[in-house]
Amino acid sequence: MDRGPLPTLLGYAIRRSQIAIFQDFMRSMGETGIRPAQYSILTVIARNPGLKQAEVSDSLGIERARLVLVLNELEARGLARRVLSTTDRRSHALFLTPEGERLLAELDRRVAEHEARLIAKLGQPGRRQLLDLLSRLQDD
Amino acid sequence: MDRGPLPTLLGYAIRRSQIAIFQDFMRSMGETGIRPAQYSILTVIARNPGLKQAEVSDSLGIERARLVLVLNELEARGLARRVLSTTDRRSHALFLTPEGERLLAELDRRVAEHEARLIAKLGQPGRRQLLDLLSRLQDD
DNA sequence: CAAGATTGTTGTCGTCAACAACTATGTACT
DNA sequence: AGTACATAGTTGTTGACGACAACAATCTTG
Repeated sequence: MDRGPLPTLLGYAIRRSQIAIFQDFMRSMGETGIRPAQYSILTVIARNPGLKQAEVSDSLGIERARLVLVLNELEARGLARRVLSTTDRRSHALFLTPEGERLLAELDRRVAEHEARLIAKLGQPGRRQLLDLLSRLQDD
Repeated sequence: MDRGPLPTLLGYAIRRSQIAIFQDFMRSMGETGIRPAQYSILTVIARNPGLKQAEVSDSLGIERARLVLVLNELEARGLARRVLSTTDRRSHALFLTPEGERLLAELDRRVAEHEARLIAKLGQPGRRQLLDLLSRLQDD
């Protein structure tokens, strides 16, 4: 089967790798049902408590409008909460609940296993190289 | 802003790179409005005329059900056509129309420019290395 | 011929990016 | 003070996509 130039196109290779990684990620998260975007949001809130939604959006490259929905879910699951900011009444300060903190610790363990599986396919040097190359492709 | 482990997670880095590449791809395709999946389908049909839909699905990792819709579009735009197979009356043999061939030639030029922009960020050796590393992550 | 597999199709569900529009609030300027 | 503009969050829409289930028509195999 002749795929022509496809296998040497970076976009094509990245898309296929991304799908494979996503599937392994979801398997790793198992019954938690946490998706990549949710995990990244929990992480950044945990490390920067009190963040505004717009700051999370910027930081992770997630649309403000999209973030609203994900935060609704996280709040409904009792993992994060929005607190009205006293200094700027337009904005919400974001925090994890104790349960959010506990779950995130568990997620970190699962993500570490997931990452270890990927590193096993690349080797440590390969992994570092891959991260470096990918960073050059991003918008910055 | 502390992103914790996110910047060193391969899935996270790949996702962000993929978004950046996708946007450049779409800009490159301009008024043709051809998306990556459509381009890959046109390519594989052009190189393997008479292919069945299931073969295209397998080859590109696109769901059979998804391919039906994309092919409907490509047929509606007069770029590809389904011909009833005489040997297996369940299946369709796929071909590009002359206009599909013509457009694909144009698309190939645009994709080459797109790819050149990416290579400029990586260098030729970096590009080869990246393709090699990515291939190790795929399901095979 | 009967049982099972394959092909294309339809439909549903959930995730996601991109945009537009809107309210409430804050900021800057005159 | 008042006007204009910017920002934060929200709602809603659109379109692309992956995953899955079900189905009819058709092949294949025993």
